[in-house]
Amino acid sequence: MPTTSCDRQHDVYDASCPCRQVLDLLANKWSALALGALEDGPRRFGALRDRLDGVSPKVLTATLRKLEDQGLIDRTVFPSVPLHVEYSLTPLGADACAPLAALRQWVVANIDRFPDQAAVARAS
Amino acid sequence: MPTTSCDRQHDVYDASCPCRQVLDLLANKWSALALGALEDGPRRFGALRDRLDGVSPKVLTATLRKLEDQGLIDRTVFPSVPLHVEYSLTPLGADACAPLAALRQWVVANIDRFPDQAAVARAS
DNA sequence: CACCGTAGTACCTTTCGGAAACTAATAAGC
DNA sequence: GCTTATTAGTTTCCGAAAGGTACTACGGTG
Repeated sequence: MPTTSCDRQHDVYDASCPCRQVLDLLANKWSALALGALEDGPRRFGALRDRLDGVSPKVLTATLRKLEDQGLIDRTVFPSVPLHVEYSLTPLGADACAPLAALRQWVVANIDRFPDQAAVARAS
Repeated sequence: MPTTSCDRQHDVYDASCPCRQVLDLLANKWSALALGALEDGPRRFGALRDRLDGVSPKVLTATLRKLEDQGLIDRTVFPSVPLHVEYSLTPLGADACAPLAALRQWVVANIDRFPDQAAVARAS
């Protein structure tokens, strides 16, 4: 467990600053996609699994748990039958969506400027 | 190797879209920090290692190679003595800095709204 | 020739991540 | 009453990737 005690002002470049942990959480493919998937309203586990094409249930669970622990999303259980669990953004999570959406949109808008991904993979 | 052939329009939510690989590269702690560290001019390997507090040389090398492969940074070797290697942003990399800087800055600006990191770690 | 600085690599351990199977709770159908 | 279906995961297994520490390569300097 790393120490998380940065005095002075906050700085993501300081390994011991809590900012670093938060950046590590948000600067992550699945976190960025999951938060984006919740932007227009709560969604259930299965809906998120479908939307986040390619994610395994194990990783999705882990991602959602981390986001919940950090106060970015809420997890609400409806004890109906069958069981029903809804994930939704907290105010903090909703605010975090802005920079993440910007990143996702930048990627889509600029994808044609990147080299062919198959060629990059071969070169390794 | 995943297939990287998404026809139709581009979408980061599609696992087979090249967007997904690019998002995976950019939505990464070390990539976000490394590109930010190059924002105000070229830097050498050692300078980056110092700036990216906590990064090991191996991980830094891997991160820089991936960014280079994707055309986000340039690697210039100066055959001076001792050897001198300079990393700098390409135009594409410079453009990518904007959303990444926004994300880093959002984290710093909102860090006080997050739960205490030590408490989160204990709860696991 | 030992030593320095720079930019990495080699080796090894640990963790992550993916696929598939399995669980729990309950209800509907036969 | 037994089987099947649904939802939301968990468990297990295993290969891939991340990560840390120590070492190497290179050429000059003292």
